[in-house]
Amino acid sequence: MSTPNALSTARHLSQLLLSAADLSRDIFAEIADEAGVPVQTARALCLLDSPAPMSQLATKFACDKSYITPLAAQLEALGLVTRTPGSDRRTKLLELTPHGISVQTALGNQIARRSPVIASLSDDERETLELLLTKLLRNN
Amino acid sequence: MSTPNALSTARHLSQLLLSAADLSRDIFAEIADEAGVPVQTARALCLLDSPAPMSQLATKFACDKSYITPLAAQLEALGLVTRTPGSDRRTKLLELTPHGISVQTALGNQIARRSPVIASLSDDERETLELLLTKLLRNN
DNA sequence: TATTGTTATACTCTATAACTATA
DNA sequence: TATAGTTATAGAGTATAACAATA
Repeated sequence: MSTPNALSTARHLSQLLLSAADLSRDIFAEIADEAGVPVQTARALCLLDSPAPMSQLATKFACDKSYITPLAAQLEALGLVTRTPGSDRRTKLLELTPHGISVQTALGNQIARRSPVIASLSDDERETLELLLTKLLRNN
Repeated sequence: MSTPNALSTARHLSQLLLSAADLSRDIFAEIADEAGVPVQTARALCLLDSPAPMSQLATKFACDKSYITPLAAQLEALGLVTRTPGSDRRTKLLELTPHGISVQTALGNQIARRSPVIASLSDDERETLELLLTKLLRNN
């Protein structure tokens, strides 16, 4: 591919990629908002594999442990999880409350229905997209 | 698509989308860094259609005009643009210096070579990806 | 000594509001 | 009155470093 053409292709396709990621994030934010849960807290709730120590959430979130502390506090303040010491008493176990379970389920249902990858593409198209994105990500 | 399956598909594919967008951003940041230009400043430099008033850059950047002021100051401080009053004296025209032109060109060349959409996909694959992302974005 | 979680602090990206100078 | 750019300030998301309790 010649350079000027490659540049405009790179721009256009990269922009589409960023827009699609933004749309995905926006829809999630909308769903979280409707559920009355701050976005990052909703994200944590969706990732939580109850019961689990906070460190596991940091791993899934791919963030520093210091970021989990306020998120867990928020989850607790909303009555979505309890924070109890584990058998290794350095850890704290996050465990969904009944309310937490129902909100987690409700979020899951909305995502399954409204996520743009679900709402706008057929099974075949999803499969093709997965292949292409995987390839894109493979070389680094 | 059944709900539990749709949920895990949505998660997986959304995650791939976010990762691909992140990779695209990371490569750009790497290229900007190698050029010795702060990322957002490099982004502005790439978008600048010299000479143009600052408001045009705000439009291309899709950001508020207040964000452009420090970006333009940075571009000027690095000797990449000059800021001169336009014929409408409320405006300031950003114009690339010779150094600005050469850095802009160098960035363009690197992007054309290393952007993941260029480096990892064939022409056909790019075309398919463009189709899928466009479809994904169309319904909102 | 290494690990879990906490706290304080700071950095990046970006917006809002109020302002100045033109138009 | 409306527009271009500036300034001050604030908020979201996240990290680093130092620390306490426990292993």
